[in-house]
Amino acid sequence: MAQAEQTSRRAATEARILDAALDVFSAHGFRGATLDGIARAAGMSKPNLLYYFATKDEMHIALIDGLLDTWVDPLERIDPAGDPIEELRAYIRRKLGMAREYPRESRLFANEIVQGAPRIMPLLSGRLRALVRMKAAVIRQWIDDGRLAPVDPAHLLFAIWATTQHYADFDVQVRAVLDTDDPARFDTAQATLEALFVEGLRPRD
Amino acid sequence: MAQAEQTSRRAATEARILDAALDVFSAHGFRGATLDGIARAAGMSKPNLLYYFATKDEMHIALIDGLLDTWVDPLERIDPAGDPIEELRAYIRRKLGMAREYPRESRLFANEIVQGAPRIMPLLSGRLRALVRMKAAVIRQWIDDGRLAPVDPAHLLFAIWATTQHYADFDVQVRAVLDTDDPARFDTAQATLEALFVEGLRPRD
DNA sequence: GTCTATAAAGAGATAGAC
DNA sequence: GTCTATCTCTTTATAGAC
Repeated sequence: MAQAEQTSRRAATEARILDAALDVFSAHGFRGATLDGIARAAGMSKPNLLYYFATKDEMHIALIDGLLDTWVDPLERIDPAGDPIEELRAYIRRKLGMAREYPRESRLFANEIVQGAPRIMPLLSGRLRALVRMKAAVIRQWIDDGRLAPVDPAHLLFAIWATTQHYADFDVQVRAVLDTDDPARFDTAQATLEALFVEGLRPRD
Repeated sequence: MAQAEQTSRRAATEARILDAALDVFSAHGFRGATLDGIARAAGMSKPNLLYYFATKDEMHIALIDGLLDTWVDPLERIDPAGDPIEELRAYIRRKLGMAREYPRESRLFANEIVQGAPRIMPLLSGRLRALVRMKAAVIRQWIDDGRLAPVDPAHLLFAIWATTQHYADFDVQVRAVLDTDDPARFDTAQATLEALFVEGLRPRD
């Protein structure tokens, strides 16, 4: 009993810290984040924080590692056996859903990448690159079969990433520009993006 | 003579500092940037830097202010009297050209906005918002005239911003994912985006 | 496991010589 | 205008009591 309870207690505290760390890292970037800020958000002292994660780097790594699977999941779920247009429409929906439900996670990655991805470059040129190659082959096959307009598969994926993540990463700009702090902005975004991509990808002739 | 020469000498030094500051701010964000780093990049001592710009904030403000006009210019040039599809195609080209020619400037703004735009919020909810409203009205008129597929004008602009700026802001990811460090990636991007948007925006029925 | 106190390094800004 | 030296505050991390 003692062993399991201690383990789960530790896991709970670690989860509380990582949630606080996500708040702070996503809002200020790695360097802009401070242990003071994370400690405050987690409701504990700074040395206690460092009892669980020895360094600021270690905390950031734990956070990224814990999010990887969730982050690439929408792309992995594109089904080669499905209808091309519907598969891509569903992918856009999933990605926009991620931007809506997990904006902090999106901004965490955005901060990293904009600043040259010093801590996640291995992920980008490893797992992500391999996954893109795989899905690009699927899309290329769809095009060859005449079921999709001819576009560059990788750049199509970039366009979907950019347009959907925009609503998380640049949320403050979206809200500043729109008339009101439009609570329906994600629904309008979804309708707009689906229309653009679906019509843009429909096979010609 | 003395007066003018001193003025131009000062202007040249200021320009050299701002170029170094753009390097460092765009690569690390405001908080991640250090005066040491900027001084090194500018080839001068830290106190000398502060002789020209009294504070780090002042340097950042001078940089942003100097870039504003350039930054909104592509949107301003959308012509209500032009052909809708061609105007938007040209806008995409101009924006992608900016991402290609001025990636540091794009990342400077991206860093700001991802982190909540603490220093440029007035710009977003002022000048940018007003400009978007104006151009959104133009696009809405085009749609009402049946010259463009019905999409939300503001979100269409977001989609163009997102897809084009992606090639500057997430350049490290684009290069990591593509097969080679593809020097033609901007050309492929342009072809892909033009195809997507032009087909996606062609009036239906 | 959690805290207070503190060491050690980093970074913005100033003093003052040249 | 430019520099070296330095002040001061912030921030990462450690020491050691409870």
